[in-house]
Amino acid sequence: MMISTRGRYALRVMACLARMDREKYIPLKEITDAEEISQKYLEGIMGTLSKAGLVESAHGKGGGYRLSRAPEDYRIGEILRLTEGSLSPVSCVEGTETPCPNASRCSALPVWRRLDELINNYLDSIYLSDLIGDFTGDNYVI
Amino acid sequence: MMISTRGRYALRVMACLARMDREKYIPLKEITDAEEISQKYLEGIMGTLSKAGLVESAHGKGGGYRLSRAPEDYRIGEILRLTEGSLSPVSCVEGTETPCPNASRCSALPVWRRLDELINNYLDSIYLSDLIGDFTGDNYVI
DNA sequence: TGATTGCCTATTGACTTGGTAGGCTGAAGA
DNA sequence: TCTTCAGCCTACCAAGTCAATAGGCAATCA
Repeated sequence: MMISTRGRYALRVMACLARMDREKYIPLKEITDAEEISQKYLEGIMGTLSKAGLVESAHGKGGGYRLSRAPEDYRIGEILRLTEGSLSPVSCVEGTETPCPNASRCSALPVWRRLDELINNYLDSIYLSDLIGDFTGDNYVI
Repeated sequence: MMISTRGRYALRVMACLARMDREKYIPLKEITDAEEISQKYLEGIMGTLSKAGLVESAHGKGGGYRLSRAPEDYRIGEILRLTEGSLSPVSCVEGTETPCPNASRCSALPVWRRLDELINNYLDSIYLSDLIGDFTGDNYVI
């Protein structure tokens, strides 16, 4: 498995924010109540989204989170790569990793690279707005 | 990450066997010496491959493993699914799992399903024989 | 009978995952 | 100014997975 609850929770929150008033800051409690996600756990994920600028946050009373762009402007690949760390199917093609010493004579490497491309291109072809079309309100889960 | 060393080791062994005399049984020790893989660890993986009929084994002196089909007849998706258990990118689309109670109102499910298809179709389009074309002898690693 | 080789079960240490706990900081409003 | 709300930060925890190891049994051949 490649995409854990971390990435899926991120997607849920982003979709949830996309369906709400995008001017207002939405407190996390409101989201976790509706989505039945652990608030404390989600706080960590929101930190990642916030630091990367995918959401804007406001401290204190009346604070919370809101999207920083329109839902059409988020590729879900971007959200997932950020929160999962990587979407690479094998460690060999993870950008962060020190390159495998056998890379030059590995006949499987092209296979992994192509698979990596396939996955990322596909997830980059889907936008946050694509996930909120058919569902509204609490009739919605990821 | 979706494909661990377990699946990659399996691929290496299969490719190794494909490059050797396919009539003879090759003892595991010979393979692990050449490929620098832990013999004991590989034994467990071979058990999986053997039980599923992907390789034939012979006990005792002069025993070992050999492919049960031609290298052109193994899809690498088959080898990886078997040894990894599943190639599903998310648990939601794992066949074994009890279906998610929210499946009917999950707008992301079609995305996961399509991604799952993409991955499996791609890996099923590549054959074991494709991995042994350009490399011979010890000039070969996966 | 002894050497070889596959097979089976259990155990280990490192790491990841999902979640919890507690406290600090910053902002709005009474 | 004080309280309350809400984000943020660090640490911790239990369960599970991964890669590997250990030891011994069973089958086969010379």
